[in-house]
Amino acid sequence: MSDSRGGRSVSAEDVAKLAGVSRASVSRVFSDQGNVARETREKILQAANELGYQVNFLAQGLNRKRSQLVGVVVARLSDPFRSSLLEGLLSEIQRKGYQALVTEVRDADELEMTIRRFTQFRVSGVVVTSGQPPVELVKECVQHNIPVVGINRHMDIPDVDFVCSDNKMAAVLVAEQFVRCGCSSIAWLNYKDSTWSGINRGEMFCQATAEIGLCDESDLLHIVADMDGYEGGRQAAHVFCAEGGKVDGVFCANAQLACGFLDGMRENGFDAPQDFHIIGFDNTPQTAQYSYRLTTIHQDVEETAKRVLSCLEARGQDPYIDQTIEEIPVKLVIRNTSPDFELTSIRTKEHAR
Amino acid sequence: MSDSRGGRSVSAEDVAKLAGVSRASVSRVFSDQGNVARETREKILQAANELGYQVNFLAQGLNRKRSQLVGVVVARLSDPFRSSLLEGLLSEIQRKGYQALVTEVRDADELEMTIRRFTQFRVSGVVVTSGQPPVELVKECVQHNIPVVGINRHMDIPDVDFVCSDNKMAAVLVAEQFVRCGCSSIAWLNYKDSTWSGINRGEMFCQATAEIGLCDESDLLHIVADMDGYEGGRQAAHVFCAEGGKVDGVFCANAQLACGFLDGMRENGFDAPQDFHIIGFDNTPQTAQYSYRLTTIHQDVEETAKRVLSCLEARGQDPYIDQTIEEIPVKLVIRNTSPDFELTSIRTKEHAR
DNA sequence: CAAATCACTGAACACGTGTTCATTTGTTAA
DNA sequence: TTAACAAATGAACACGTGTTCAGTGATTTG
Repeated sequence: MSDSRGGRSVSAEDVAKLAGVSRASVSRVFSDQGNVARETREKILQAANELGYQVNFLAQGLNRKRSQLVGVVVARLSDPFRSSLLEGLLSEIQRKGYQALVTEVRDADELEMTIRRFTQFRVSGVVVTSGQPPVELVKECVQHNIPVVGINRHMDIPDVDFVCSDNKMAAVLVAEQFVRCGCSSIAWLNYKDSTWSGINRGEMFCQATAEIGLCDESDLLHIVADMDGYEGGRQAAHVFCAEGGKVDGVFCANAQLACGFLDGMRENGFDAPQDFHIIGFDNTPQTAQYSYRLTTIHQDVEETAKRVLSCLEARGQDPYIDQTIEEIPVKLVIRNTSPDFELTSIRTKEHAR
Repeated sequence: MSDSRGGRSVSAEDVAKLAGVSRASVSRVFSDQGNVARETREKILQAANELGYQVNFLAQGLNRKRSQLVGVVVARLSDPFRSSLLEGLLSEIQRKGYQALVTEVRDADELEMTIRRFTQFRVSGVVVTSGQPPVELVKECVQHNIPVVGINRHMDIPDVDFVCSDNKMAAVLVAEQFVRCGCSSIAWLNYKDSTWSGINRGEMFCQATAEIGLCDESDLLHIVADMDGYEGGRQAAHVFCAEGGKVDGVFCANAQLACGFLDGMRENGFDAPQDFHIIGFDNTPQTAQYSYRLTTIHQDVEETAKRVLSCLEARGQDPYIDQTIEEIPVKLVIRNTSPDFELTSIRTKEHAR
């Protein structure tokens, strides 16, 4: 406050001078490097407090060759699940004492540029929530000892860890629910050119329904919306009805498609759970609302974020450990569009034929 | 690729050596400082390309006393408007060549710590999308020549600029719409302990309805939900109906409250626009969906983001310019819950498709 | 032809920190 | 009392960049 140095920021040098010690000791105090007498430590802390000293993270990072930044690549935050995932990541990143460097990315080129910029900041790690990490960039990261973690996809990129919701578990939970409810003609709803996780969820569901004996692989109806989102789902429902399609149970690649499909069916006179069952992916706030009460698969974003950061730190310690692929368990949240089967008074048989 | 230096990153020194020039010239090329012969520039660029050289932003920032980072303070990303605002900010920040340092904040203490950390990274600016920037911290920022911009609030903190949607304009647009539709008993819906912008919107609406002669200040009914969000709005509707309340036109502090209130009213047998009109704030994707078709006030996030960054850069150039308070115009998006008054008797054209 | 201007380049310093290494001080063991 | 030792401290270097300042050679001006 009484500091009349013209806008210049105080450095460890200033603190050392005021406390009457060497700058090295100041550094030792603020980097917890130990071996400094309690008396001098207190002198330093008081001087620092008086001057309002704070460590310059740029200089610190330059010296340590690593900043306390974590790069996060996101896309399409308008999707409520994506933003809740980011929320969880931010929270965990801060809890661990890092700072999040967030970039939104639209195509592969932007992703490449982004990761490159991350390395220029000497980040402690890179989290890719969307899109496929380009292999060559990753090699560059590995060379710089920068761990890379991908979310909701997994693939064979050496030295890159992946954390992914357990899509097989989700598929089994849904298939079992459909069996309990007596559904017999099953459909999978996704949109054209879906994401990796969307496709994977469909494949898993196909497997699960076959394994459980719900329907043959060839029996599983694939409904493909022209686009993602609420409107995509709604239009898919209209097309489906116009073609005279019938289903018992529909599983959707994400929550917005599910809401849209449900509304589209309602416009055509069909509602859940009376006329069919529908289950979505991503337990977004909207699915819980009165007008939907959608049964959904819940992804545990907190746990996902935790695993991501533990992967990051593990590989930060030793860059050459084996690739880890974590599958995060999911939950089936039962609501109105596919209720507990005891309560079900479903008229599926009529519609099935 | 053939670079077998043990993980060490290439520096300008290496490039200089390979190109056969001094390190200063390399720096000149990469900082566009001019005055370097085309021939040597090309030699340097080629050498840099060969080695995969990239500027170390930490060293650069340390030297320039300013990083190309912009700190962004967010809160409650689960609110879809908040996340779309962040999306707009990210996009603009990247377009201008900066990088976003994003922190989520819950209370005033966290906000203080966050801004402090921002200064430690020597950010080029701080954007506060939620909460009130603490006055003393701001002084510290000013001392460091770090511009601070607040969004969707404005107040008398010297040297801090604010960018805010034009709440008065919104209020007038809504009041006029209610007049056109012949509404006479008007209500304002907000939740307890709302944000600054929520309160301000209510005050402006109170003024506007009085000025336009829609209703006296004392006539404007204030409905106060116990909590924010969909569920808050829905419960407010139930309470309202239980108490036998009647309204023509309801204006809501945000979109989620509006959706919840509408659904709550539907549960009680009232629907819009037959029984009453309802207009929300924040043109979130959900409000456009079939089951709502909510007439709302649209905030221009792109324009907001642009203004924020221009404020940032202006004050970055000259820290002592006058405080600017920008009001961003809003639009009234007319949908089904308060349709164009000529069509009111007919069942909306969106519906007819 | 001498002088002056110009474009270009390299050496050296500053930015603020972490860390190593030698030195000093205080303490314990022989 | 001396030797050995642990703890604490300061001087110096490295991190990688931007920038100033002086210097070189080439070109223009008088």
